[in-house]
Amino acid sequence: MANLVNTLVTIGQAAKQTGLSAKMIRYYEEAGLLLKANRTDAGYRLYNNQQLQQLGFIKQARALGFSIVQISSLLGLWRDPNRSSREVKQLAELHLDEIKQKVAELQQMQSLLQQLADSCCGDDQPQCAILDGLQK
Amino acid sequence: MANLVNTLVTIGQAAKQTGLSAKMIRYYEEAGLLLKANRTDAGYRLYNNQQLQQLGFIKQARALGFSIVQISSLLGLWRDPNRSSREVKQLAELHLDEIKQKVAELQQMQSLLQQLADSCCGDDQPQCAILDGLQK
DNA sequence: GTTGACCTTACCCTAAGGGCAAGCTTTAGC
DNA sequence: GCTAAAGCTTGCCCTTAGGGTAAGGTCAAC
Repeated sequence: MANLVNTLVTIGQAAKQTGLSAKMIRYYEEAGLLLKANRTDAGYRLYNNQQLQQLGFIKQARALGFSIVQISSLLGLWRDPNRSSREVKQLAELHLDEIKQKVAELQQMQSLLQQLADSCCGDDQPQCAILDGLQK
Repeated sequence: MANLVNTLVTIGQAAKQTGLSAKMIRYYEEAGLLLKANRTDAGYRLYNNQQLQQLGFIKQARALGFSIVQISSLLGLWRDPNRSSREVKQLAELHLDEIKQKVAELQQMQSLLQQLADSCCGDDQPQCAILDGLQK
């Protein structure tokens, strides 16, 4: 028999199960990614399986570098049965371009800095090609 | 004849000459990278050639991705006649490692996201490999 | 003398949470 | 039943490197 009971867990359990922190989960709620969680009489947040799944989705999307705003859009499409995969792919490719640009910027920095470092003796003398390079 | 006059410029001129913004220059002063600038009687900041050179140094270092704290150390070494280029090179290589790690992280993201995007049809159908991939 | 450009400080805003404090609730042990 | 520990709540301040704006003082040109 499948487990038909929709188990409810507190935020600490949800954090453990998703690998997020409780703080992140509250933050995502406040940021509007999740609907307001149901509460116990004492005010404790409770999460069901579906909500845990959404948290997992958010975690994966964050791991791919999507911003909270972008994830909000992704979740909207995720929940929308009338979505087209074209819309999703567009979002993904926009983000992909952002990533590629950041990589290019960092590689440019890396290249310049490596050049400077390579031309610095790294000895006891004060003369330093890195400082000279920064001074130009 | 060399120009022996130590020309003084206001923050707007300094910004124009260095390519920084006035806001950045004030921020660097407040962050302790620069000594407090001299002021006119009216309270306007004044910069001499040496200070403009320091601002240029900061700009170059920022362009290479050094943080304000790191630049503070670099400036300390720059001003220290007893420095060893070894110290400078150490700082540079630490930063280089940070950059390399960020590049690696971004490339990992890029690779995963590219895979997902490639496997998404991007058509009118709701079925979407990207969303499926995020759901796991 | 007045207008426009320039300068000042001060305050709020960004992204994505981390850390801490004060206080309530639940659970476990005795 | 009592108590201590662990878990939960909200609220506040902190992070980076400045951007934006407001209210007000200053300087130069006309």
